[in-house]
Amino acid sequence: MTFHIDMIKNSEPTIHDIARELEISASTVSRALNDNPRISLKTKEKIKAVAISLGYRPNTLASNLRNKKSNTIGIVVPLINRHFFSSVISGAEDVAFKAGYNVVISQSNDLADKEINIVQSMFSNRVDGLIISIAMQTNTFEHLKIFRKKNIPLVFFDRAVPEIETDKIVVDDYAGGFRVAQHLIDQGYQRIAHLAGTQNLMTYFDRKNGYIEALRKNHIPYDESLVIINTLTSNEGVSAVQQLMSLKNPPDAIFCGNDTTALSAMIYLRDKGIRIPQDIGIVGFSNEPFSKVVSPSISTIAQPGFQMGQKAAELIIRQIETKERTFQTIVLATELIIRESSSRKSF
Amino acid sequence: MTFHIDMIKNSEPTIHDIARELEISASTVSRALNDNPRISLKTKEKIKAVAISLGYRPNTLASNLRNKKSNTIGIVVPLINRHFFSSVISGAEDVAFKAGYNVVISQSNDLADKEINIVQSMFSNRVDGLIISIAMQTNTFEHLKIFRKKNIPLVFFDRAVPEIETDKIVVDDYAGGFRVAQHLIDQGYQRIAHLAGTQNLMTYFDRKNGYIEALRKNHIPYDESLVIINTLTSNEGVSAVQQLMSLKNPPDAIFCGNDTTALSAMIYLRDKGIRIPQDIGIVGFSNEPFSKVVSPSISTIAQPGFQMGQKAAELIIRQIETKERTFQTIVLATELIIRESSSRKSF
DNA sequence: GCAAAATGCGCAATCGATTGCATTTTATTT
DNA sequence: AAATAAAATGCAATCGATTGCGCATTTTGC
Repeated sequence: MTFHIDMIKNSEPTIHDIARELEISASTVSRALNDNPRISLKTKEKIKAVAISLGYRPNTLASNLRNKKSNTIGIVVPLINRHFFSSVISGAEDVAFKAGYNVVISQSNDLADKEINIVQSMFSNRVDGLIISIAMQTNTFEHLKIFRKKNIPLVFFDRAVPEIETDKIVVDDYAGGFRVAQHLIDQGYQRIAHLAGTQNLMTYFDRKNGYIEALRKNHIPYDESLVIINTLTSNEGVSAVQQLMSLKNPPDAIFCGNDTTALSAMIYLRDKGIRIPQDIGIVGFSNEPFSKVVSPSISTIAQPGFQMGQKAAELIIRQIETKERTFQTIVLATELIIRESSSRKSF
Repeated sequence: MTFHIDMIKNSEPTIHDIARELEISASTVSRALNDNPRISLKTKEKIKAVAISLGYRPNTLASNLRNKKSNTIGIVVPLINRHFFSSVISGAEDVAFKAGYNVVISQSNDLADKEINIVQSMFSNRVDGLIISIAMQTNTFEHLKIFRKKNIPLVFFDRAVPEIETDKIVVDDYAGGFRVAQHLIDQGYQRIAHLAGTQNLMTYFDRKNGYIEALRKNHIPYDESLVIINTLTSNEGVSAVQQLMSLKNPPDAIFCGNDTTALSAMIYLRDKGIRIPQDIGIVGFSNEPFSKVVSPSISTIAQPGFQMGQKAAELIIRQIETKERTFQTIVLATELIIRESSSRKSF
């Protein structure tokens, strides 16, 4: 019984196999495949032909190990199936791919433990850089500081960590919050509640402060009982509204920290026979696709997710490909999109 | 001028550094860190302590190279920011992560070239398995057949390739299409149009055939001019409807191949003063989040995305961890969700 | 026509972790 | 205490690609 060579070793062909076939050295093969000028055109052509005929595909693991570079960018988001985040991913993936990088995506589910786990795993996989929007729950940052310590490129988007100095790309949440509140005031609403996210995240912190500032500017007293802080899930939107409506002096408008809670609040109120925007005005945040098409459509703040992702990828690639470390914080403008849920004056 | 050791080599600590510190061999360190029973408890503890003090993190590249295993599962979807696909990713990521696998996600943007590029890159990165829903445009499958040839685990979800034998997890699109059409007939619609996706994809092919079969069963003649095939983008939804409505005998209902086109069609018709569902009934497919909250809400077919992702991950892990190759095709049931856009009888 | 320069290629070490086999150390038995 | 068994650890090759250095061979210059 005889075996053909191909049957004995069923593993992938390597540069050594190509070298053996042509009776040359593996170094030459490696150089040829990388278009090194030290190899003659004739040899290169022969080598490439054999590579194709053997179905050779380079083992990037070996290459990465040797080069101490993985050509991979890690992206960590709280939740993949949030339109804003998946848009950011799309944008980043787009730029990274064109620049020759692979992208590894993971979601933290807004859990600190999972985030730490993911980030460490990406580190072990030697990603060339990490783009991250931190989880709501995260309140220690050692797993991220290590990237700075080891000088591994790191870029925050949307949810950044103030105490870590690196490139950041965020939206102007303060202005966003301000504009929402001002808009509601302009529409004649008087008691404006705010459903805020966890305050350890600058995004939610800033939105709230923008809101407070708008009240102040308009000489509306700030009432703490009108501000509820939670993690902004659909269910929490409902319970927050329940709490607000049971106040002796309930609000006539609610600035919700995101569109998800805006929607759940709206549905709850509608079921209670409360009219929107006539009885209560609602504004969300993030411009999720559904906010445009629900009835009534939800006023909200648009964040340029795709663009943010593109920019984040550009920044990380700059960090990767230059040694220079002059960090910048890019603040993207937001846009207030006025829709039905807060347009009382048209009634 | 003297340098401290730490300053000379600023690279990551390796098992050799740990070994040197303790004056033992790297083999022992490797075994200790992997809890090999051949190493005494005492030594293990010493080694682990040093590992921590040095901030050691294993280099998975090296490990993967040696083990010919990357502990990574690749996932390729047409578009990340489609709720259905991101749900599948979520589900798969969930299962994979718990089983100790990393997940690499990429999107093909429904382009064949990009898909080929991605898949080859994942192959070069030696993913342990590939979960994929193919791009609309893809019509050659060599880049996927190679996985089967080389016996690398491969699982299709939703959009599978009939000619490649491997695990597949799909929904019953035929039944889905049938049910939609039957429902529209039950609601008294007579001329039911169908906006179909590219027919090289079984999903869209089956949906159309289910629709045709329902017509046949109900003795409704099949009119080809009522079936429009395109790539189901928002814009194409509009132009398809324009085309349909300009027929001498326009339809009174449209079964749209996805929710995106259902929505754009609906908005177009509404702007033309056509009432839904009274004048025209609309049904979509996929149960995107917005379909529930738009007005009128869109009847659609729910596909269990998260569950599909979980199942896909289970299948790929089974392939990875067992040599056995008995493939199965899992067909998940779909659910017809009847909402306002097709509920003519309630008016 | 011959030294000098340029060209083409190979040797062997390297990246960091793993593992079969060998060797040393410790424990047990007689 | 010697002999044997058992336990603990080390040696060296391996995974596949890359690259500094060096050796031939060819080309160029005068």
